[in-house]
Amino acid sequence: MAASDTGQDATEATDRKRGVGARMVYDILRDEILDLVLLPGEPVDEAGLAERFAMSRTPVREALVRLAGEGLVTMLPNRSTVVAQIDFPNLYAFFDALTLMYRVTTRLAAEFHEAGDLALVEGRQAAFSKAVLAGDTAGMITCNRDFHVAIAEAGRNSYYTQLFIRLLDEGRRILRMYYYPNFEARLPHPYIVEHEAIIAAIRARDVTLCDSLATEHADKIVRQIQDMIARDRRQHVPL
Amino acid sequence: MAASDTGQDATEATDRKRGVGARMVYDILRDEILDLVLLPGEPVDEAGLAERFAMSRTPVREALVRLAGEGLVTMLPNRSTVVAQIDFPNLYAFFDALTLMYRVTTRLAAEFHEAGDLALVEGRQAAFSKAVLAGDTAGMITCNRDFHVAIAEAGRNSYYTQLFIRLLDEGRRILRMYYYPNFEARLPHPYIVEHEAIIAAIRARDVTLCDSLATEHADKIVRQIQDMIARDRRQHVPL
DNA sequence: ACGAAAAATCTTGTCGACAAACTTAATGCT
DNA sequence: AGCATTAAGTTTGTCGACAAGATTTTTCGT
Repeated sequence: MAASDTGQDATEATDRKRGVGARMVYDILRDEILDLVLLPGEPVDEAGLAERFAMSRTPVREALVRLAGEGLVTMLPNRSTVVAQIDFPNLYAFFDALTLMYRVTTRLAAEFHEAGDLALVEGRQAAFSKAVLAGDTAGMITCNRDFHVAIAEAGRNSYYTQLFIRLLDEGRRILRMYYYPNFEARLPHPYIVEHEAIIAAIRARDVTLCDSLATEHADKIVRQIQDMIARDRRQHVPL
Repeated sequence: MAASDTGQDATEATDRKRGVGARMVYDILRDEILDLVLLPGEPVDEAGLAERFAMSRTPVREALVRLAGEGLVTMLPNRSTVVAQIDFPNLYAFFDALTLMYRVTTRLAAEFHEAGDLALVEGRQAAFSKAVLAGDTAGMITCNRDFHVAIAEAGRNSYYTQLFIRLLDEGRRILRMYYYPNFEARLPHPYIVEHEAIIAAIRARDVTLCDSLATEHADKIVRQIQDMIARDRRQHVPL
């Protein structure tokens, strides 16, 4: 009976707890946007989502407002809401900010990490390694994110952490767009080694080393993304 | 007849245009929070605001959700919404991020400013000078903010600009809290000189000079805030 | 048949109402 | 009287409905 519905993810138990609706829609939509299930520019219909999640438009709208606040959707006044475009013309700004946040958060982690922080970081690193060895591309992207977020949180500066999270998630969208078609099994392994080096430098509280390791790490990732984009452009625009 | 109402700012013309309600509440509440008209921890009642602005609770709620997304209010689930507290224990993180954004935005402005950008910056500087000479403390705070935001926009990195705006506005709250009681007419003038030096360095595209000037400027402001807090603490907590 | 005006349709923004969860006041028990 | 329990009163979260604005389709004139 419950298996009869046609793939919608509206909870079968229609009575949700109060105050969970908006958060649920927010989380799911966020994931779908970052995983490119919802493509940039795609319209997001409030009534459709309301029906899909079996709730009123009010909590759906609240979720959209929050997503708009984070720049993940664009609400056109009196017109539709659309998934935010990836700002390719300004990718340089993205790479610049991403690199700086890699550096700053790693430095601060070396300075301010406390007992227990490194255990969490190492847990994230273990998950990342597992995803790499399993060849799980999507898992690699999110585990890498979680690894660096754990480092940022050890640095205890929420301003940096929040911006970093936003940048890493935006990067998730970009990677999702290019990584699947050009998968190379050889690539990920260096990241594992670099992550281990970063952990060691943080533990040694070596700020200078953390800075240079993070800079290298960031530059490598930026170069990889740029290569993927360039390769993709060569494929699509032969000229 | 219109003058009879008791100081409420609900528009007398009750028919607003569609789609303006939420934005209006958002702007006004934001200003009131940053100007400490609404004090940190103060509860924000949806029904009360709805009555005050002569509209339904729906647009009010949308404004509150957006403010919560920026961290200006805290929505306690199923309980009241309160104005966000100033995170005094982590002021160090605030100063660190503020200083870095001063540096980074000024550097990027030197690198990437285009024709017309400096005119806007100089306009903001003129407004700042005027506020200083008039002894208008509140105007100084906002004009200083606008000056540095114009520089950040000339740097053309919206990630930095957005974080910087958030930090400058959070600083506005802190300054509002301490600046009025300890006003000193002597203090502001050095800022005008420093601003002029920064403009010149940006125009000369001297990145290194911009970095050092911005660092000095930021350190001075940070020290000023710390002094004000320390002085205030001495007054209030005599030990 | 082509283009412009008008009508129909769709989507959003706002509203008033209701019920759940929390807060406060009142009641009862030891 | 003091504390736990219950009842009343707020305040929020969600709902269905309606109207303004935009989009699409239809109609009409040349």
